[in-house]
Amino acid sequence: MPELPDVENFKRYMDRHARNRIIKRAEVHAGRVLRGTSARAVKRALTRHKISRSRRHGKHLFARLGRGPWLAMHFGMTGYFASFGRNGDAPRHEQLQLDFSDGSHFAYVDPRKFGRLRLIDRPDDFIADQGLGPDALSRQLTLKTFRALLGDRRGEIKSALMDQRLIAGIGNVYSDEILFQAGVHPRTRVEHLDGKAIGTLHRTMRRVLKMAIRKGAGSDALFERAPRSYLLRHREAGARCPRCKGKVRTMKAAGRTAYYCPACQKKR
DNA sequence: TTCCATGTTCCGCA
DNA sequence: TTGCGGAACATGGA
Repeated sequence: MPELPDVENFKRYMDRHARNRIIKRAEVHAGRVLRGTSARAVKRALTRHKISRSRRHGKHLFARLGRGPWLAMHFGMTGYFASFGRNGDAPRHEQLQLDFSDGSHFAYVDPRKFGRLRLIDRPDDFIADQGLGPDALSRQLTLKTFRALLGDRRGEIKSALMDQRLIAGIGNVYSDEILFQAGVHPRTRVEHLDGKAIGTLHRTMRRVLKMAIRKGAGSDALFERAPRSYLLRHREAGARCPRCKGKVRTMKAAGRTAYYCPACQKKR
């Protein structure tokens, strides 16, 4: 689930439930999601500190701990946050839990453990080290930059949109949605896209991601609240295309299952 | 029981 | 060098 819109809403959730509150105690359950740091170091960095700032880049979320290091979080395929009160039970598959003095708790949960937690000095350095491209919703990703990025790229457009080194934040679901809304076939070669199509893709990318944030990406609410005209409400075998009522098809692209409408999305 | 899944990374091949 | 398919990772749900 966690692509850019989901992570943006996780950020807002964290800001609301955990930011600016002193962490009385921190528990690290599974070391498997830790990278380049120990459970002890994470506990020490969190305990008696508070999350002072937060920032998102693509699918990564960063939480600054007081004036110290940042906790860099990635949610893999199944990660999310959960906040619960004094009498609440910790969710299954909780990997990290923060306890606050009012008895409330905040947890990073990830059943499949593909998520990652690490301590870093500066998000900008981390982003550079990981080779991440500009955030898909950032100001820097102007049409001009978008065109330049795609300009020296070959291969299928769906792969390009999902390549975090090119643009950070888009995964399988939203690449499908963007291509559907833009009327572009997922197998279209990037080098075959004309200027007009690239402009449409850029505009559509921003619109789709913003809509998803607004409609509650990251929670089950999105499925009901997203417009019916969106493909993400019709991601199932044999579904009807919301635009032409033809059949939605699937195929393998970039190693994943792509949903698309062969009638509305023409290859060029 | 078997297959599939919203992500990333690594390996081998072209 | 770049692109691409497949496998691996861990777990739950259909």
